[in-house]
Amino acid sequence: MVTIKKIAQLTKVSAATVSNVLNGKSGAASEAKAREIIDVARNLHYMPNMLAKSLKQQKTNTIGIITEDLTVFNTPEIVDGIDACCEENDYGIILTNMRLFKRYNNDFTDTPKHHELLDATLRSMSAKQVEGIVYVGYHCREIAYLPSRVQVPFVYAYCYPREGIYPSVLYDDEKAAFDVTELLIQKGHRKIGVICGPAISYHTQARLRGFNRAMAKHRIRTKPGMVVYGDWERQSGYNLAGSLIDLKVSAVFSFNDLMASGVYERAAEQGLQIGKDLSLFGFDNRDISQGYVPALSTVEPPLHEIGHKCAEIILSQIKRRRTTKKRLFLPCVIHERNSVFVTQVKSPVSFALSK
Amino acid sequence: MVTIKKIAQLTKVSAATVSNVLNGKSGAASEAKAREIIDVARNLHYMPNMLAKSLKQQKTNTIGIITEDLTVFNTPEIVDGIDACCEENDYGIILTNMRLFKRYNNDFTDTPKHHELLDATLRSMSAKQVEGIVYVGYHCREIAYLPSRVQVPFVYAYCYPREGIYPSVLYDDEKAAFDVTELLIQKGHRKIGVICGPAISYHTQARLRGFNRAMAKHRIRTKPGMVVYGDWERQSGYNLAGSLIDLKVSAVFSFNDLMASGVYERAAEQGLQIGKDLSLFGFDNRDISQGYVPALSTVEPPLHEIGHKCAEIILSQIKRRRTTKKRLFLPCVIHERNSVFVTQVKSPVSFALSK
DNA sequence: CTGAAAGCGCTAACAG
DNA sequence: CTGTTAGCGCTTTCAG
Repeated sequence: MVTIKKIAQLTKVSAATVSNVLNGKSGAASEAKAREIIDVARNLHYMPNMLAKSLKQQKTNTIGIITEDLTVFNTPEIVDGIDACCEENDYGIILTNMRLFKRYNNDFTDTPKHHELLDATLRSMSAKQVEGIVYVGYHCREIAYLPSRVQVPFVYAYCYPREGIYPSVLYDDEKAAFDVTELLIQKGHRKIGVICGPAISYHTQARLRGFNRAMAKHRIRTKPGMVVYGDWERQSGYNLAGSLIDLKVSAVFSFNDLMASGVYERAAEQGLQIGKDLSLFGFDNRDISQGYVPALSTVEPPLHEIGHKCAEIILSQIKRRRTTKKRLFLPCVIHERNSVFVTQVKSPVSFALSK
Repeated sequence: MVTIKKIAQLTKVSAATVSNVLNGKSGAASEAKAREIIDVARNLHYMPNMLAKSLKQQKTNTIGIITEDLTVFNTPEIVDGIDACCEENDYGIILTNMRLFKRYNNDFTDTPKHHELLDATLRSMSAKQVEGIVYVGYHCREIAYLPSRVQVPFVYAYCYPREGIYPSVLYDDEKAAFDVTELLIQKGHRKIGVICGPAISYHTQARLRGFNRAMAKHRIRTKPGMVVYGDWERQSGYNLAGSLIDLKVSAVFSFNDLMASGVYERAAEQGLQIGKDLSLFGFDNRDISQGYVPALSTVEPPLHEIGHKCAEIILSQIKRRRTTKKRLFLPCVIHERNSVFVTQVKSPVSFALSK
């Protein structure tokens, strides 16, 4: 390994001078000496040792990312956003993937084991002197346990702690659902079925609020049975679509794309064409969504932006510009595709009212 | 920040003794002193500074991961595999995502820009004293440029350099295609259409070899036009399916799931039911594949295993157990689902021969 | 303009 | 059993 010292020997100057020259301190050496030093360094492929530099400067230019599970579909894009922002600011990343899914078979909700794992990860990251930490959830929910004593900026992506502790960046489920619902209403739909996730889910609750708000705004009543609860899986979409179809809904808003895929199947079986006899909206913008026939309309969560924003928050806290503890809600993008059609407005009066 | 020194002061011993005790060196201090030191350390939440430790020991227990693009579907699972192996061996990870897709709009093939980017990344990782590097490609191909002077173990995941330079871990495209083809043959299919990716693609070539080998083994001839070339995108699957259907194939082997989704659409339009009138096989096991109706049969590449294996190779090279430069091919998993049906064997003789 | 000295936090060798 | 010393590679006064 070629060090600053060796270069100092070869150029017959002190290590300090080499350091100064290599760091571009003007006037650290005579023009000629500086040139010589730089040349020798280049020829020997000198490479500063960041460990030493960081140790001395008490600054690592590194932040930590803790992912609950990197293999869950939304996580990589969030990490990508964090990474992008870090790169822009000349920061590096240390990654730890807790692999919660694989480890606990998705059967974990704030278990002690999880807490322990998190604490160990946090300790290890502190030891590596990260200047901040982003915690990336695999689905949006309140995280009950708090990291014990982190002394660096900490921010949650795609999940959140109880109010006022640490900042978090989420997306606006409610507004997205409101907008989708209103879009369906504007297309003439009145009998809109909703396939939610589990009732306890944050996503379910927020989206349902948005749905109800839109329906209320347009003075449309939902009949009993038109809002049903699945488990996010395809099969439940298939099962629940049956009852909605029986109720003669003209549109279905499925709270994720996976369950929407079940609706396609059920509709086909019952002789209904999506995009012609039945409008369908999903959520997530999974890569499945464009492949269906007809293409599934859906909502794209701003994952990259969430990551980017988290990194921005961390970096600005590091620079002590200011510190926030707020929850931030980023807007989703709605993709209208061929699974949605315009239907006759049954009651022009109510439609007029809604305008 | 509480350091070893502070603890030494408080317990009235030397820093060395604290270090020894905290590192479990037996007999470093009297029972009582040791206990006291440990207690004080715990109470003050002492946390060793890994920078200092690594600097001293000339060992970071860290490897670097360079991803071409973390948001491409196969990459996270590979990273997950690397991470898993590292965790087992008490190693940490520094991640750099080159974001090739977003940066160059997928219009890059070993451009100088890419090379520069890689070199910068490599330098930065060396500076951080990583002990090894895994380079994760976003699709399998030969990487033309080589990292200039890496002095740590280096291994390619899901792509490879020219023979004999660095080791790489891939999956066995050829065998997978062979197995799929043979499976279709065993189901009675004789007229099998193939939708390849671009002809220059490594995947296309390897899978085609497997297909041809299986067909040859069973003495089945492919008619002209039954092997066609798409561009991996859905639309090309749709387009090409038309000509294959015209040729009255009873099965289609699409070299990825995305193009297979186009086949679903085309088949439906032409009144053919997948899994009943037309067998269909994809490749990749994308999450789309289970959602189609009927579910798409497909090939699952061993992504997690690729990552894990890469890390194993790196770590064993670090421990100097041995060094390899070979390409390693891991087996895929074939998922047979309802998109495949048994058809009448037109010529029992040739089938008997094939047994 | 240049360099000596000190020290970041930790460990390892060796002396008492 | 315990402490002293030296030093990992780098930066940063500060004195010449």
